[in-house]
Amino acid sequence: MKRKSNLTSAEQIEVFGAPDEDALFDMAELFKVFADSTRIRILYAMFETELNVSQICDKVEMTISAVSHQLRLLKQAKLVRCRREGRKAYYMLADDHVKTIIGMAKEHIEEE
Amino acid sequence: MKRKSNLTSAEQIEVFGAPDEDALFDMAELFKVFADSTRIRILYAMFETELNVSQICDKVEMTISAVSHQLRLLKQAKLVRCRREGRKAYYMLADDHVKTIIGMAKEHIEEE
DNA sequence: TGAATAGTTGAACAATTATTCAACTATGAT
DNA sequence: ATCATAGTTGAATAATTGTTCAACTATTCA
Repeated sequence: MKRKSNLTSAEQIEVFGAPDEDALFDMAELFKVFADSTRIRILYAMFETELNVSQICDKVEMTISAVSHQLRLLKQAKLVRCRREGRKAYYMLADDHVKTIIGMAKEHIEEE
Repeated sequence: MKRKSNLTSAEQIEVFGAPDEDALFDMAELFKVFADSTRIRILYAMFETELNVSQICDKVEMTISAVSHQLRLLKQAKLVRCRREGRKAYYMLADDHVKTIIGMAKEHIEEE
């Protein structure tokens, strides 16, 4: 895996507003999360309302295990949050960034 | 490579505004282009002004070949355009989507 | 024409990643 | 305690991808 830079903060000089290596790395990591159509489908499934894992599986037609693996990535990226209720785990979008970022992409691909 | 769906357009029924498989695939493809910190660096290099390939190489400290490969991907995704002048090829951002999409990501990672 | 500069392209290799499978934890009901 | 439900996790495999290298095209200059 490409690593974050190990420069000291003094060496991470910002020129012309270009982000430092760590920020570039984090941005790329965030985009990687969106860079898979099954994950985007999982996110869309939660657009209207929170869902538990089984409900998500039904919506996106994937195994529980596969969905659970992907939800972990989405949670790590802080794109979804999780609420436990008995044995069920309800997932929901963490904030509006998801919708905005996906919206931007949709706009770009729709322009011819 | 995961393929676009081969359903007929009649079968691609949109429910609840969720995009069809082809649109999801295209969005994921677009995000893949952003999902690499060297490509984001290349895009940032062009934020202020167009640059030829050698100038980009100097800015991002990569070989001509590596940069050229990445520029092809960026061009395919319609994120950059290319203008030839003699033996030099000047690359520039295709439109404002690049800045907007990167801006969204920057916002998300900066929020703790 | 030949040499130099600027960039592109295909093949190969290493690294990353998505899904499957099996084993596991946690909660609730009997 | 036992069983079923709900979900998580680690290992393994197959597929994808970023960089390098070498060979190539295209343009300019002498």
